[in-house]
Amino acid sequence: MSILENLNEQQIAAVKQVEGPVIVFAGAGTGKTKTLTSRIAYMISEKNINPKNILAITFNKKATNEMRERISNLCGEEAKYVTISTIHSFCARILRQTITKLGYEKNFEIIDDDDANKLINELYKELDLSRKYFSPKAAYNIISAYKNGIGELNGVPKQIYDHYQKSLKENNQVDFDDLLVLTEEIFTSFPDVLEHFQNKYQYILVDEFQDTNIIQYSIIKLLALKHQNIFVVGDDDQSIYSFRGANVGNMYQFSKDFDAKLFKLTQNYRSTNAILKGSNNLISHNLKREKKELYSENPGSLQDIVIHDAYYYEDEPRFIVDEIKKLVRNGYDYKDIAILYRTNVISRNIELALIENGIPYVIYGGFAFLKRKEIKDVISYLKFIMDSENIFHFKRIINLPARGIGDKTIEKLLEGKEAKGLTLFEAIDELHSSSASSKTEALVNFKNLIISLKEDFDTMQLPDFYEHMLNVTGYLDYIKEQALEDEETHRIDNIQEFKSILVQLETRPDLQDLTSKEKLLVGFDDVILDETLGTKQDVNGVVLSTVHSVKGLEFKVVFVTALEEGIFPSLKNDSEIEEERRIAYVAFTRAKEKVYMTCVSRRLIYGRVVLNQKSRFITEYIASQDWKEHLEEKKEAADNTPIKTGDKVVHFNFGEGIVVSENNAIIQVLFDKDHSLRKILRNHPSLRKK
DNA sequence: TCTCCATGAGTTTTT
DNA sequence: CTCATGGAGA
Repeated sequence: MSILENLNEQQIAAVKQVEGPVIVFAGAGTGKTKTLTSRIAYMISEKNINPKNILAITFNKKATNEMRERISNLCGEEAKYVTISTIHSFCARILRQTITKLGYEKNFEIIDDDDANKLINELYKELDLSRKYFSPKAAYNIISAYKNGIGELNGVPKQIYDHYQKSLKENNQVDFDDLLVLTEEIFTSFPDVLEHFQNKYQYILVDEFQDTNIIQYSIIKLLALKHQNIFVVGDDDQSIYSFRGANVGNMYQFSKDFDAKLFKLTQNYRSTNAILKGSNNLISHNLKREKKELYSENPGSLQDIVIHDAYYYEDEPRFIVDEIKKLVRNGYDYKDIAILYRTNVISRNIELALIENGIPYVIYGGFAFLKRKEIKDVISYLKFIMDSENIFHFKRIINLPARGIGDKTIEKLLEGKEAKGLTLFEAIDELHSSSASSKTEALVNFKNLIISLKEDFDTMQLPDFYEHMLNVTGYLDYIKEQALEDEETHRIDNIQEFKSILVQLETRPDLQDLTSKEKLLVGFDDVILDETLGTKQDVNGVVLSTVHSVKGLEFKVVFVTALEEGIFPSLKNDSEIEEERRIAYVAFTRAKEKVYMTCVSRRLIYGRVVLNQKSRFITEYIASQDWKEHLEEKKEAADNTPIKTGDKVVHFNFGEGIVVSENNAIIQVLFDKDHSLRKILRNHPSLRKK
């Protein structure tokens, strides 16, 4: 029974409950994913359940990859027959088989939210709508929320929605939200289809259940209805995605919808008790939660919780850099350390300080590979070559590189095409013969270029064709030129990186018998729904990240920065403060050994220095008495040391201020009252530490 | 059609 | 401060 060997009693109980509905409330670091993967392995190895009947839903692609690896470590080969997927990928797969029932074509295209926004922008122009009350982006957000089961559609968003859906359907496109909406529609409108999938996926497991939204839960519920073998794991204290519809309520609703057995995992294997105690203190301020106190067998020490409450914004990065240097001297790797923040703007000063001090770092999250302009461009080229009636991609690439064809020319071309019912290429010829100009000439040249590329596409292997295409379209030269101007050579790297995706597609064993076109169509589904692509792994650097992006990860040392009212928590009403507190909870519980909290009372943000109060989360974290004593002790000890940069001081004449630099006996002090910067002797009698 | 300035807005993010 | 957007003018 090696599968159960390394599990505790709570975990084993959850693993063994294979039949029927089960919900597990699993606190941070309690082995949630371990329990889930062990359970799948147990089902296959011990209960002889066919892996093809098992469906595991994960939060994102990264979790998918990790889960598959962990299951195959436990039970080998069989792991690859388990369906492990994000809900979106899963729905995409269902729709590839069934979407014709809803009047879309089988080879529908999935568009991302940039493309969706672009389309809505065009609709605004077409409908001559004002952007004042609803910007196109705001309208898209409302539409997206609506599709995910939140809010109503009225007025402008409703009007846009109708046109938007019509346009998508006409172009045989679906957006990310449609993947869910249409799948639910299939399941509710076609009971026989639903039953087919219910029988296929008799055992369903959902990870990170606290971050599912209404429609996702609805789809999962429909699937599980017949066999009732549904296992969901989550932590209501770690629900941090409500801004995009995640509904913690699903966790409470689940027990009502299903007659579920409830398990709790509370033994934490990640952090020391010192860290957990503060985290428990903090999260206990949330009223809406399932109560659970995490504990650990590793006591840890209060010395491993450090609060750095500084006066001036420059002090925060300086402190962090100093501490990192100390940590590394004491044997920590850079990659053991994470610097977390509530919003991305906070990272800038810290990043600069790291660069200045030669500390290697990796920024998490950031801009997804596939959202990068150059990647979207080459995808559009490929898609347009495969389908030259696709106006959407035509518009994207026609003037990249500049061919002197602008909006007006395209408008005229498309008008002619519509009026006479021509294909795009026929319309180009028609326009050229009726009113020849340099622009129509360029259009004809472009048409001929694409026609010849279509022939090459059928005869060449994907990676070779890709190179060829980049050359003859002039796109590579265009990017190289841009890279030279803006010193953004990574664009060239990205384009090369995309080639490796094509190499993978070309060599994937399950796709060997397909044509290039079929390979690409399969590939695009995988690729477009996978944000992990193009990210470099295994760099030994300090991790810089928002709290959201480190969900599920752990680090030996964690710096939680900018813990200031207005930033973390960002200004919120009472109900939203609970989510902010959960975000803080997630941040603190990432740490295994050491937690640093930093805040400053004068922060530079958007080029302006603002006054910030210390975050309530610090106060809540250190709520217990021994804590406060520990911190006061530290303060006294610090006061006897000589005045140095970053210290708060009080001057007899000038009042309070902060030391911003030092040079032997002379220090420079920035004074609070009149914002003056003065040079003063370090041991001048009228100066003392605050 | 492109380029240059003024203006304004400014969480969190995956699919 | 920094980025995106829109309008004016070349």
